[in-house]
Amino acid sequence: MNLAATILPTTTLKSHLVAILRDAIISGKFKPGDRLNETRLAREYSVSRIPVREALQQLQEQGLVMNHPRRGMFVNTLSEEDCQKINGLRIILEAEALKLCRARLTAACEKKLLELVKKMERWKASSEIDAAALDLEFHRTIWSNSGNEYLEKALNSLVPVLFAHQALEYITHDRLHWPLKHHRSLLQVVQGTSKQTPEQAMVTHLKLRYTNPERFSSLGAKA
Amino acid sequence: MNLAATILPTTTLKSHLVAILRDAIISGKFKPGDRLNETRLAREYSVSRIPVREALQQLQEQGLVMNHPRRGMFVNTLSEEDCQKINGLRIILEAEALKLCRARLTAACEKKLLELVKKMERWKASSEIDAAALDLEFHRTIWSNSGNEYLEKALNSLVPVLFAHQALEYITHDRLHWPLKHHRSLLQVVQGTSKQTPEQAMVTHLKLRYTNPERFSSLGAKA
DNA sequence: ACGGAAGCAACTGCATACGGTATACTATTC
DNA sequence: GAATAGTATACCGTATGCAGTTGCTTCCGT
Repeated sequence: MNLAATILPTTTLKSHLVAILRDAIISGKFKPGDRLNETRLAREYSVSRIPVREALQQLQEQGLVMNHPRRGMFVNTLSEEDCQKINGLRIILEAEALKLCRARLTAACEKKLLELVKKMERWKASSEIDAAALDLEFHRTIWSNSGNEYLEKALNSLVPVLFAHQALEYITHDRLHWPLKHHRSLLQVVQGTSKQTPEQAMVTHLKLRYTNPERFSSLGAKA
Repeated sequence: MNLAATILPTTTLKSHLVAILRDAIISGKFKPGDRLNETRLAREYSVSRIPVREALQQLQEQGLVMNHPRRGMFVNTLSEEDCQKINGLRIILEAEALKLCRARLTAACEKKLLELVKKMERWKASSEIDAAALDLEFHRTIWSNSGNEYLEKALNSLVPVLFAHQALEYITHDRLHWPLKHHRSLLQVVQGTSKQTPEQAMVTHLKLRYTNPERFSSLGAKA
């Protein structure tokens, strides 16, 4: 794949590599623990090591890869506790996003969310990877309609790594199916037609896949 | 300043440059809007452009500098609205940190916070820069004792830029003094002896310097 | 056969070099 | 005199090259 020939001259190779590598990790093409060899990636995309290197460093800031100094970059491996801690934060941040989105809901936003919900409810479990992408898109739509780009950024550097981790899990244990069909309740929160508080809705939502997602948040028992 | 000669061989030039440049920005040595010339910085620290470049990119991820593609890096300039949006997030994240810190408070942590509070209350407004550093250290202590490193990281990539912005403001209008003497109420929240909720305490705390800090959060009027 | 040390291969971190783009300046024309 | 086109310069983005470190393999000693 020759990248240099395809991109527009005004954009940088690095930014394209960030997008490409990011998707590769989230979709499970690179699995947690995998080593990301700079030279090999540079050859693969027909660029030099510098843009690859810088792209990997950007992904490191986003929590998708880890750097062992002078050893190399590895796709981040999350412990059970890491997932819990991320989810603890995710509850309060996504709850905030839900509230803000609800407060400034536009017709266009509601329409898009509804379409995504319907698409998910119709889903015939063919590819878990695409299911993850669809799921993430739904959540991202809410974040970006919160009107607070710093909140959006915080969630974007926190949550995707969870999807990367999970996509793999659902691929290896191919009996399981990605629980797509429970997003309507979040839509109802945004629409203001839900009886649950945004926090409750998020806890419920995360409980579909995690046990005690609120354990490391102030909603948990310890607080 | 020759950096290569001073650092340990096991650490990287980049990581040191991140720390150096970060402090320079927060302390106001580089002012918002300033251009950060890679070549000049490289000469100044007797290194090549690559580690300087990579350090700047890391600071970009942390929100301290902005990149204009093919133009260069500039110290981030925050609009009034940006400050508001950051503070909106900061309220809920720091409130969460306060709750978690309260739930797992150790004697060592309480001791350190108390010392910082006393130090701040004794402060004879000599240097606003050091005042900012002291203020930030107090907050960071709370974050790091929340027990959730992802929360800590989120706050660390969100809040310092506010201090950078403010330090300058207090230097230029040198009549004003950094409001250091109001941190005891936050300590009381951590100790569980406050009548305020953590959210209320944070709003009160931020109101010392900002008008309507809760405007862009779900605590504001719109939500 | 097993443990340890020395040598080797590979890869990252950093330095230098080059090409292209954006901005600034100058000259020319209206 | 002002505005625009052309030129020049400086700086970023990227390529290539080198050196130090890390981890592994192999060989020797026990």
